[in-house]
Amino acid sequence: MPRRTGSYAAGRQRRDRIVEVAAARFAEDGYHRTSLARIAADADLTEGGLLHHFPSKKHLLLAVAEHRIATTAQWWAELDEDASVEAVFDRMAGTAERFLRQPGLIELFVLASAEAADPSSPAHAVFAERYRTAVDSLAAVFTRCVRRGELAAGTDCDALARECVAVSDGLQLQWVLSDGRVDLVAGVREHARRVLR
Amino acid sequence: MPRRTGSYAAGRQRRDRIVEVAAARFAEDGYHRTSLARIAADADLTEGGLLHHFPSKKHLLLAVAEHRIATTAQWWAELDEDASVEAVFDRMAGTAERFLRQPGLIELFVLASAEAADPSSPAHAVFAERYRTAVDSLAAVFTRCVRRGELAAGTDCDALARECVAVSDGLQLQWVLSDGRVDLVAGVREHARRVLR
DNA sequence: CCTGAAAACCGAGGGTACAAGGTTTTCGGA
DNA sequence: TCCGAAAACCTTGTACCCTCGGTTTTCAGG
Repeated sequence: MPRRTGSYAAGRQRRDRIVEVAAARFAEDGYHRTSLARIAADADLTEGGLLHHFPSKKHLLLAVAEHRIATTAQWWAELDEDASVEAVFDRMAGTAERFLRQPGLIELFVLASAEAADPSSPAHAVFAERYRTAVDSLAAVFTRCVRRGELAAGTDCDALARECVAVSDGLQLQWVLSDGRVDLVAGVREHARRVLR
Repeated sequence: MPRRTGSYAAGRQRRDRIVEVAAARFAEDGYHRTSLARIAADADLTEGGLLHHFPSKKHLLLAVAEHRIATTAQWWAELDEDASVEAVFDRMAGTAERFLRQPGLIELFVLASAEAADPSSPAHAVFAERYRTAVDSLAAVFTRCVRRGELAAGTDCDALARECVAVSDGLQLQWVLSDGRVDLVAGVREHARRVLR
């Protein structure tokens, strides 16, 4: 009988270690100024060995970004199915606050998103899927809010959901470009206030 | 007498040519899949010669991006000082439409913005300045609209301006990630409608 | 029309991301 | 326990970005 495919314990452990040190280095020195050799050294293996687990530097960036995506998704999953609009927008502002607690990751995420723009990038499919589900589930929440009369009847919930995501992403970009001077949380809150009028 | 500094006619001509062929190649094959050697060949000079005019590939990306920024800025400058809110938001939708006429440049611009996130990037200062002036001038337009009663009194015009820019950038990101499926213009229009209520 | 300083350009070399192939280690099944 | 297939890992080689000289060309001032 041929052995079924699957990774080994040592491999999984190593991969976690690599993502950990890569995230730290990326956030500290920046993506482009961090060499694979350095990350490999930090994780106690060769450049070639590193590339066995992550076929390219972009794959590694994607892995780090996915970590943040997963954490954020989990934080949103805690939200009640029938939460009020206020609660939803509160969570949006809360998400922004959480981002600000790891400032280095914001720049990293902006870069990862942009790299994902290239259709041939390994990140493209992942990000496309992530955005689709995020917008869809947020739209579903808004739809329930409309039914309960918390949002005006006739609201285009899909468009609103996309707009909220766009505001979050766009403000994060402005945040990094302004060296952190733009108030991310206030911007999100202001947008929520506008929607709720 | 020492000669005053300044570029030569041949140099300016060559630089324009380089930006031209680089923009075409970047939009066609993508930034990362385009080599400096290829661009140099297209512009009839060596890789080393190319790097004399643009010290790094990022500088070249920045130059291409600046070309779009300048074109957009000029298009906005045509707008009347005391244009109505409707006219302003029309111009926003129009800007999105213009972007869609050069789809390859959208992906390129998303990437350039992300690269500018790195404070040590040559693009950082340029983009920071550009965003600052764009937001400021848009906020000034909104302020006049408030005075004329076209926008509700007490509107935070700075925040609104930043939000509009964020929506535009965020939707462009979603556009590339969705392979052009997200309707950029409709999204901008929907946001405008929401603001005007 | 010279002159010379700066701009324009070239060529060699280094560092990094990555591809290809070979070697060692893991670990389920006999 | 031992076998062997797959995972884990390393070594070598390549393409590309970019640095650093040196060389050629431009073009204002005398």
